[in-house]
Amino acid sequence: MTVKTYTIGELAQEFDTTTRTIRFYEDQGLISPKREGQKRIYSAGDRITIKLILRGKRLGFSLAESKELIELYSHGSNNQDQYLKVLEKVNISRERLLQQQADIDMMLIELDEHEARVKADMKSKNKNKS
Amino acid sequence: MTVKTYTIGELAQEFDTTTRTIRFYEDQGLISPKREGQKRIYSAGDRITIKLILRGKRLGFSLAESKELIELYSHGSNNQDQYLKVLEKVNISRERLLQQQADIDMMLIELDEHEARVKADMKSKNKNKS
DNA sequence: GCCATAGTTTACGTTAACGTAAAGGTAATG
DNA sequence: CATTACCTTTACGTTAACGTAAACTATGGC
Repeated sequence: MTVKTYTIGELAQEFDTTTRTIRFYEDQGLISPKREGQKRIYSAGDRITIKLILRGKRLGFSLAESKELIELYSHGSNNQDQYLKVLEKVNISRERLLQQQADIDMMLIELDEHEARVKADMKSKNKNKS
Repeated sequence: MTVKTYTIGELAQEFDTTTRTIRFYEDQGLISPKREGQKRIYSAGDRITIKLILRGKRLGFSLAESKELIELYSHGSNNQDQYLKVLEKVNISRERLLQQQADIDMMLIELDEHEARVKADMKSKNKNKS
């Protein structure tokens, strides 16, 4: 069975982005699609990489940061030294994400509070209309 | 009792940012500190606003987005029309945050998985050293 | 009186992450 | 066979969010 591949247009549509953006990620060394003549052919792996990049983007990760993470996942650590560095990077990423979780939790609470305030306000105004 | 105030340097230190950044936020209309002669004097409210901006920044919010949220909180809705818009904005923000929560959850799982993989790898290598 | 420290304004510089336009190749379709 | 739909490369443009430098003011300590 031949492996599933994608054109740049398909991926741009699927992820609601532009072909320019996808080519830019290639420029920055994040993906390296095969070629079929001139045309870029994206593998399932390329597709996943793009997905990771865009997810990182939603969390405010720069391309450089996403690249680091992706490379972290693809390169197994060879020696003890590399191994420790990998674990350290994992921990740094984790702490950042935990901080973001805390930030989100607070923002969600504040949104709820504000919504309740505004709704209560509206009710008391409607009373005075009688 | 006189109300607690802050200098720009104090706030920059507290939030681990620069005075340039704080002045920039003023430029963009996010804060409007009082003046004492030439010097900017920040109130407790100004300080909170800066805190909100920086929290938003950690989550990838642009200054314009943080500004919208902050204004959302400070302007109570006057009429029915405004009221509905406020609720809509609250919902949009909430959904974004929920998406980010989901993204973070997945990334944390992947980090754990990778860490486990790398650790297992290291163990099997150490076995072969005997 | 001088120096260090912290504040001020003005203004040009920088980086990331694409947008946009121009000019062209290729393949299916009416 | 001409049009339409995608693809390509090249290259200049744009925006956000500050950085950095220069030149000046105010203040407390020695």
